Amino acid sequence: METGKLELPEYVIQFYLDTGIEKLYPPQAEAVEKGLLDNKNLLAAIPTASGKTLISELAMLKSISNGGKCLYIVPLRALASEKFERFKQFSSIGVNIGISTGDFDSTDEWLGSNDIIVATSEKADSLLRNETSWMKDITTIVVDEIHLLDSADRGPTLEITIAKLLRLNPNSQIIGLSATIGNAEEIAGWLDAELVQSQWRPIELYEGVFLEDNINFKQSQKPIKNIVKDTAVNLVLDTIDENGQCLVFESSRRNCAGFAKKAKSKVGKSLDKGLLAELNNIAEEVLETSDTETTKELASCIKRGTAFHHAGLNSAQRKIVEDNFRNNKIKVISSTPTLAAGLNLPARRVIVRNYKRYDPNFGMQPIPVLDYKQMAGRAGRPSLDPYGESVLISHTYNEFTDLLDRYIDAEPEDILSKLGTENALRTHVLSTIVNGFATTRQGMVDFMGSSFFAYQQQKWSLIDVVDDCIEFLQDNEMIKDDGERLYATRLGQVISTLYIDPLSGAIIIDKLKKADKVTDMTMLHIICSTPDMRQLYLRSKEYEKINEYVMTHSDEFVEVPNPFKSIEYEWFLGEVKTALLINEWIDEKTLDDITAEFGVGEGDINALSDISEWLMHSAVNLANLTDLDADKAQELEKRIHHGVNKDLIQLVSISNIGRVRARKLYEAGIQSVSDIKNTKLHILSNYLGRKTAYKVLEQLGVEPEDNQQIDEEPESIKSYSGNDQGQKTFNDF
DNA sequence: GGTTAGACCATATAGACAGCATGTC
DNA sequence: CTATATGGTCTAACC
Repeated sequence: METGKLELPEYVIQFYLDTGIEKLYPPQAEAVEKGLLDNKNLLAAIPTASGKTLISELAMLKSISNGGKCLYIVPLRALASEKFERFKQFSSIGVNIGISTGDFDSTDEWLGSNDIIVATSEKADSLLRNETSWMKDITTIVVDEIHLLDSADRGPTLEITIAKLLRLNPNSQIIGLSATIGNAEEIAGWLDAELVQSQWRPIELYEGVFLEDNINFKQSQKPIKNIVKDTAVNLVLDTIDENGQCLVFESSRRNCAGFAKKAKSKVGKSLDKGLLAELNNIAEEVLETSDTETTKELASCIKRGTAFHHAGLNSAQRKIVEDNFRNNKIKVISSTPTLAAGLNLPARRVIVRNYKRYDPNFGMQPIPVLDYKQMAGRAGRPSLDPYGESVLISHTYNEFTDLLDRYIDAEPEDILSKLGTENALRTHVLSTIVNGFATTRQGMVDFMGSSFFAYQQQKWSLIDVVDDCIEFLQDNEMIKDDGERLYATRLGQVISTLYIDPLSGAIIIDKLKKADKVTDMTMLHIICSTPDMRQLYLRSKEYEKINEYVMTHSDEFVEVPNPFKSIEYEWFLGEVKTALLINEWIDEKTLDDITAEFGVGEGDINALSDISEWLMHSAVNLANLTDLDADKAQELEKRIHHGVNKDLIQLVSISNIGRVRARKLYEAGIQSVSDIKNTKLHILSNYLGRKTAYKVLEQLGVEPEDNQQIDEEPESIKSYSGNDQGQKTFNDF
């Protein structure tokens, strides 16, 4: 099917012709034939890189040409940025794009002036909870990676958000984009959508299993030189020999770093001097991102052309690794599943070095077929590689045949809704009442009846769970029943818009009421004991230390469970460990020290401080609402945001002054905003550097009364503009 | 005497969304 | 209630 013949406005057609798209890929053509441009709902369950984004683009641009507005829902912030960048190219044909994620936002209402809004599923849910007016003007909804309905964590939010959007915009077109899955018909049925299902890829993918010096593909064998003991290293060297790059998937962070280190010397030897020199520069760049042990390891790997990638890295490091893999300088990335989903980072060869993953309940378990296919699908860069290869590694003949059966010849699993538990449903039952999607128990049952869960499984099994949720919300005075209808209390409304689990809200209020002496640790532990907090794993060695802390600080905890109830107590110690980490963060311990002491990465510290700040903010609101003392929480919210002690709160409120600079100034006796105003530029420069000092004084409205000339014109302070892309980077040094 | 391969044992286990109001070294 | 790859430490065999 030719682009020129599509039923689209001339300027849209011209846009695609100009970017070299003259013909549609077969799945795209099928989508058009099935009514993509006639406002028909559609589910495309097709492989990675087979042109899913374009399918959604055609529908969105068609819709916009008729005066419509589109919402594009993604599962990851990184993916939101990626799509936002892509869609921004439509500005040349007069289409405006907005992005909305938790860390990157403009005001909700302003967002509505755009034609396409890219948002994460939670953010879309949050926009609905805030009753953002333009949400009812949506004409096309795109749900990317809709197979995430299967996720116990986030699937329920996705299906409720879809259900609400469809309720609000009954005539809108919905387009689901999915990986290939077992029950695509079923999801299409739920969405009342036409189904496009295909295995077609623009670049051939060969899936093989390695055994005894050969990759065994369906049709052929490929011998691999046996150079070192680790077969994955041999596979990597072979790929580099053929001028390709490798993505190696591992099951743990330690293994990621381990493999990159193992492979680096041989890989380095096969690279030419020019490249090695460039890699040296990249390694230097990495060393500037921080000075943790992990950073040094990463830099030493990159020097030799390998790298590792996982969520323990900070975002600057991740970006360096991703960018330099894309530009073909780094030859190998060994990664956890971070890189399997979403992000566009293909490689000639994918090696699944580890197909088992640890589950605390079931021991080592083989990963789902769907996960494997997602990894394998990363192989082959369209128009750059002649083909893509994925390789599983087996050690025995039995394992070999098992892997063929289990993965190569297997169909991906069915997607199963996880909405049917109280934990999943609680928050959505509340928000549904708050926003008036349901005002009675029966209305709630009806609304939940439009979920994927109800479509797929027994509708009645949801009723009990809904009742449990309603009971919980009533007991905690988040909703009330006046005999005729259910309505939300002020508390319920606040909890819904804060976007915390009602259980978290209940825990915070309950513990705040019970606490008589509220210290930093009391507050920190309260938020760490909510289900919205991500707990740290307690290592065996740490048991004693944390236990000791609890014993000596027992009066700072609202309740300490009985140490003889070991499971409950160990869980409690995990909460305390998490609280201790945050405590060190706000005690200005260096990132280096915290990573070493707690065995976490910088990425984890960032994530934890982020969540804590959000929950502490929620605690402030909840305390105010229930006439409890919010001062401590208020102070801690600020401290967590900047990672500082109390005495620095004032200094750190100034732009360009963070925890490190503020401490330097404070030690030098410059301890408040007025102190800074009274400090001469050349003195301030000793602590902040000349450029920053200038910016700071300028910001405070002080004319730098210094006769020395500034070397260069100071940059104007960057301000956020709606089309600016950025990530929150307060720790990306 | 120094080196190295194999045996044994302890150990740790993926990722990431949300509020609010604008960012660090 | 469920497992296993990894890496450090030790030992024995080797040059």
